[in-house]
Amino acid sequence: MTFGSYLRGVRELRLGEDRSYSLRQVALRVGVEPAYLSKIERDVTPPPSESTIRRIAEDLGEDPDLLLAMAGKISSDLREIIIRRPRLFADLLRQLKEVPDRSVLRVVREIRDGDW
Amino acid sequence: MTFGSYLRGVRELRLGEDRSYSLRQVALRVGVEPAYLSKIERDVTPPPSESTIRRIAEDLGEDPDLLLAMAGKISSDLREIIIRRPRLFADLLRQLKEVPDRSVLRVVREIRDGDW
DNA sequence: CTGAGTGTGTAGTATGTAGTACACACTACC
DNA sequence: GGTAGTGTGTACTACATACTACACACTCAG
Repeated sequence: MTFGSYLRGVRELRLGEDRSYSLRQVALRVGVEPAYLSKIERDVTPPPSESTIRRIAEDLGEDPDLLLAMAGKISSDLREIIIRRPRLFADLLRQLKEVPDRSVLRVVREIRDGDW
Repeated sequence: MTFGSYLRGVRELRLGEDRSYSLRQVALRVGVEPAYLSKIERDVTPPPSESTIRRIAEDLGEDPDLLLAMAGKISSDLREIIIRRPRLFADLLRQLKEVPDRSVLRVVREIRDGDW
């Protein structure tokens, strides 16, 4: 599933229940040219910038991190977190690379609830 | 401390003990034009690409992740790790944003030693 | 049958990225 | 006092990113 086709799918789903999710109207709200959004949805053009992706995500009620990931991008706030302590988070992420979701989630919960 | 000035500092340190760490010779080994490396070290030009940064790091015996971070970049392997499970790692990183190093390190150790 | 709304094709632009190529001035050796 | 090696200024290039602008063809409601 590419970025564009996923976007198109979601938008058409919304369009099924709400006429205001036409390509043109979404483009208008998001603040890009309809032709551009059209090309994005058909994967004719590479995904747009982070800020445009965020505006699209908001309009369609989608998760920005997920959409950014599909676009091969990483949220700039995450980038900053890593860049501030690169050795620490580089090790952490490489360590967690193959660790199953449930185990990572346990870590997340422990940190949230625990006495760190 | 900027990327360029840090680089210059490290190289001049090496140069103190080893004549082969002149700008020109490093540039030659790394595979870029001396004029380009000069501009990089004086922060006249933005930091080079990830692969060039890696080659510089290797030549100077520096940590690539650190140098990449100074350049405002994230190692592509880390990017991939996040992009494969964006929701999971986005949550984790934001959760760990303010957590002190020692606590994060404890997590790293637990994962490495533990029964995940 | 028209006109409002739909998606799309083509062309063009501005800015950023990632460098090369060559010439210049300086220093230090022998 | 040439020449080997040093760092740097200027100019230029190729490609990617992130779009705009406009025209076109189609559909469907009144």
